[in-house]
Amino acid sequence: MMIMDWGLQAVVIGSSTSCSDHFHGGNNNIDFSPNLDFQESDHQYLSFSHEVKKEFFSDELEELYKPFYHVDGGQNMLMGSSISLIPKEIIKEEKREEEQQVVAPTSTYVPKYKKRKNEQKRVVLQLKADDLSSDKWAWRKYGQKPIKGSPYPRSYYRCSSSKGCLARKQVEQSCTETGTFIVTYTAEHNHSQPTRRNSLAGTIKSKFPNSKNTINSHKKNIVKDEKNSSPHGSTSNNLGFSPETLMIDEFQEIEINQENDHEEIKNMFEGSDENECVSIQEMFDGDFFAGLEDIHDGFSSSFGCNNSTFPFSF
DNA sequence: CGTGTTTGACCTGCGC
DNA sequence: GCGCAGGTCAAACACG
Repeated sequence: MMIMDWGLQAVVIGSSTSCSDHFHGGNNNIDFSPNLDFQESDHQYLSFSHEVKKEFFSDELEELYKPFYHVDGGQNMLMGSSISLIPKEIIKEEKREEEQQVVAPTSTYVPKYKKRKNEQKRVVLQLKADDLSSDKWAWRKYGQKPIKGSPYPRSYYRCSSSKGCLARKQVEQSCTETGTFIVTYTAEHNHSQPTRRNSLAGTIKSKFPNSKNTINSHKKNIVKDEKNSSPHGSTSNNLGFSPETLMIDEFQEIEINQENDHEEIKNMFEGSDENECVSIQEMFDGDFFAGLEDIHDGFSSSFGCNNSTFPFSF
């Protein structure tokens, strides 16, 4: 993605309807009801009538985002919702990565370690913690690393649905926007989307502060992070618990690295199996989130809360 | 037993 | 060449 020489970069994020409040300060005068249809993406584009366009969007950026735009009755949206800003430091980092982004060489050689991330096709999304939702892919966490310059660690996930699947996901909390997470998808799934998630054995419960193991392990993280993070840094909460491990997958930002990234996004939502395809509209009509109720119920029952608020603080 | 997280060690790419 | 930072591995352990 072309990075403009702005002080700020516009990021369009999509989420549930509550996100509209972030942008409009509660004045919901824009219809954010998701109505994205990739089938028509080539013919639809965003035409911001809003002031934001003037300030943060250039024609080039708009052009790049075209595949994800949808115009609904004169209202504009990208993946369905609000707009947030990323400060200069992050822009600089991303710019450096993007400048180095190259087309992966085709070779039959399979290295033990994957190519550096900036050599891979990536899709970066931004999500908010208070928008509880998820994609239907099953992810297994395989690593967590403190990131220099960020008080929050980055979690690494791989697809657990298929052993040979190279799909990866990185989740890190935004150091500039509390409650916002940066999710980076790398590689593609080589299988159809699972009809349901795998067993939750050893997952949700152990992550929460009530778990003895969690407390002990995160005490280690606190010490570790204090050593590795910048001086101004702090852990994600008072237990060093990183909420991104909850695997909240609300697609809120898209960074276009290659021309066919919209296809990848499409696949993420629809799965590679045509029989399991679901339109974005269908997802938000209700069926898509039906499978998430179990997760939500788990949270509610474990912490005695009936709303979607997580039992952690930011 | 299968699936998941945690976490220290290890590997690799990149900047100097 | 060296050191750093990011990404991955794999053993240990937890949970259903």
